[in-house]
Amino acid sequence: MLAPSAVKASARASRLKKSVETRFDRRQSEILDHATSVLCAKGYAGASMRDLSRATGMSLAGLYYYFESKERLLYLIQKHTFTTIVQQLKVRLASETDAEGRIRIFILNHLEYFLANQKAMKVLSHEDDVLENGFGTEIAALKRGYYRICVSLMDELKQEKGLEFSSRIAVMSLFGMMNWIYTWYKPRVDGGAVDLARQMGDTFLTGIGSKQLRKRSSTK
Amino acid sequence: MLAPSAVKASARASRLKKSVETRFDRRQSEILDHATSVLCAKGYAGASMRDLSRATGMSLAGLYYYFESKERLLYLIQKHTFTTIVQQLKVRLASETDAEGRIRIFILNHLEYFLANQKAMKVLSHEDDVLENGFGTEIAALKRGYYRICVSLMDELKQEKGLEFSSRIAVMSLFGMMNWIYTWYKPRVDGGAVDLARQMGDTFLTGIGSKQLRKRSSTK
DNA sequence: GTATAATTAGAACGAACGTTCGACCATATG
DNA sequence: CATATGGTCGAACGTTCGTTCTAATTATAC
Repeated sequence: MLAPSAVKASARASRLKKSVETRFDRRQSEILDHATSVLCAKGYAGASMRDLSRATGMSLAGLYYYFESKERLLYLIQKHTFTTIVQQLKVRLASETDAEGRIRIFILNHLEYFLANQKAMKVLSHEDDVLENGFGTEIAALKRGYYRICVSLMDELKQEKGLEFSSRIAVMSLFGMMNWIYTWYKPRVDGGAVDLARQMGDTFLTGIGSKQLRKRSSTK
Repeated sequence: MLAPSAVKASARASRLKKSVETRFDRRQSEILDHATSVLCAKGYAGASMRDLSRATGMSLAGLYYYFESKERLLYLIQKHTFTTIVQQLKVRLASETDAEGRIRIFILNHLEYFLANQKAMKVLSHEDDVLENGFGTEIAALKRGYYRICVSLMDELKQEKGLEFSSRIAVMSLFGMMNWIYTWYKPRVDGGAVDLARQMGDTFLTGIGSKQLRKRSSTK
């Protein structure tokens, strides 16, 4: 009878009948998709559960069958988005060893995912610090992991090319460049992810690359 | 008896007794300062008038003596912030003719103001599209004007150095770099505006500067 | 086909929202 | 001192908020 999502989740995990993707999961994903649009448009605090209810076509009470709270709904969106982008990045990074090439892969992966999932990425970027306690720290950890990957790529580059600059500020600048996109990007005007990634990659890497530690020392 | 801020404003404007800065203006500014902190911390939609009342030490009803609505309060913060930064920029730009120098001034001005008024600038950046109709279009116009200044600086640079790149994307990338600061900046760790401006200026200008239209053509 | 569980919806909860009203202080001018 | 005006407040308005209860409906298994 009463089966909120927490109870539900463990029940499904222990049973695992025929398909891993249960009806529950499918419906939940659909709802999350619609919810993402609304949260993107109105912001987390500005969007009401009634707004989400309306957008998904599900009753207000029905939503609480799938999500135990509004906060958990945002958490699920953010977690899924972060997990997916990191996972996709790791696959792509595995096939490249050159430091500059790896940073270009990072940029391309970020921008491609960003443009392909603009609404979710805006919700991720814009509602960065609204989750509290447990939810908040978990998402913050995912974010830190993602940032750390980028920092280590930057360190690789510095070592490989004998450069000297603050990895932290470089990474933050790069993320700023890329994440700010959600405030201005227009598909018709600004081209696709590949072009954008090349342009931002050129600008960033050439700029960063000029900070030689000492004159000419290509290999260690 | 009944004297909401709209009526008040015109009354003060027509009288202009001894000091231009009336008690009303002073108190209103104080409230706006406190309100900025709250809006920065909780977001526009997430902050209630009761939160602002608590932070300013003024009663809920008292707030409405100074601001006819919550929306207008945000509008006043954004308008003041934008106006001030643009005005300060114009003064500084007047004393420099070199294209690269002017862009460096733009960056420095933006970052200095940003770091000196972090909360207001976060409210400006983060609550970019929450104002509607009249309020919204006026702030949007101020923003467009500010952006256009930067675009024209970029065009100057392109012409002066014979470069070829998209001014729009360059400007947006630069703003992303700078505005993203509010998500990561820690005074103790990341230094002051001058250092940051030099670092970002170097990165950006060197990166952008590599996009020669053709080899060597310094002047028109 | 009936029992059992998964899914949905209507109606309501108390709390908090933005805003308003009318009555109070404070201050300064006559 | 009287009186007008600028400033402030407590209390309440009607609405909407996130959430929950209970009952009805639908899918699944025997």
